[in-house]
Amino acid sequence: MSTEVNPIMNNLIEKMDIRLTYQRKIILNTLIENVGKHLSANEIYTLIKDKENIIGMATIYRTIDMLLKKGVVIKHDFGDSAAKYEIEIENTRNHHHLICKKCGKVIEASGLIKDDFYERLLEEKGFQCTDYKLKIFGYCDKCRVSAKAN
Amino acid sequence: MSTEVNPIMNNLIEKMDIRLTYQRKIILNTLIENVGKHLSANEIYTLIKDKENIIGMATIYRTIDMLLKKGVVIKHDFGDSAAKYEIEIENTRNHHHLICKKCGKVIEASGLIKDDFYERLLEEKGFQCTDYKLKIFGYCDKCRVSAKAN
DNA sequence: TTATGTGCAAAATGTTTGCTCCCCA
DNA sequence: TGGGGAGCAAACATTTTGCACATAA
Repeated sequence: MSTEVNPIMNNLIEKMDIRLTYQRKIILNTLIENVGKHLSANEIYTLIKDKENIIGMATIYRTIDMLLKKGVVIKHDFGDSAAKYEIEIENTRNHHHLICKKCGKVIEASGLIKDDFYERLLEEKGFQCTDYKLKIFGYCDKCRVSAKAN
Repeated sequence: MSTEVNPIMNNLIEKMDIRLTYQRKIILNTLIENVGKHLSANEIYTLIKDKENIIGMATIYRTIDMLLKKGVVIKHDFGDSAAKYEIEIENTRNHHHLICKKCGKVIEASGLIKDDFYERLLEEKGFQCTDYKLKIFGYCDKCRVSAKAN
């Protein structure tokens, strides 16, 4: 049942030190069940509604906002209007995204950034990096053959 | 005067093969005068209005859309609601952005990606990269001292 | 001349906010 | 039981669209 407090969630909640409401449990569970996926606020809303639980859209935005500030959720902006959210457990962190300009598919990748880049940023720019996002645009395997930007 | 067709613009227009209207000239000129800056549609609108030329917001969006498809303009999504646009002359291409989570400042950087990454993507993933964006979040020099994510 | 571009206003979309009532701690 | 949280609807901001008119080629 969707409000069961599993170990992963327990862990998160402890870390965050927040008031645990029915709605937050459902939202967290939905995000956990979809680790690695990129969900829009509306997709989260629909997933929850499909389990016969209805919660307000505003609650979703407010909860996600809080989760973002707690660093539990990551926000993505791919080209398509609505922002996408993804829970960050262990190291879904700092992965990269290959975005196909033809079919829109998003593929994961990693290890493309120079290893010393945290240090270099701090030394050269005085910038303390906490997090980064690398989005790579181009054509996926399937689309490559027929592809030509319009 | 803002609709003068300078060499840079001439070059762009030839490349694009489009119908050259008064509005497109102004928009292109505004973008050229602001190379390296990140302008929202509304900022472009205001800049043009300030020169005593009024053109429709819809025209700005439609023109930018076209310029995006022609590869003349880049679109950025930093955290703040409105998308930002920037003309791409020579190599404003593939630079990186350091985004301060405290004051919102955007600093440019480059050279943080492994040199062979185009080749690796193609070999390992069958993905043909045409373009990429690296956004790095953290704290700038000034904000670093007092910074602590809230 | 005529296909294409423009302006305007209206609509669509995504997100935020005010306020009242509710419920976790 | 008190203060933070939820729901609802309205507000907001940004972007898109339909249609009549204007204009570059």
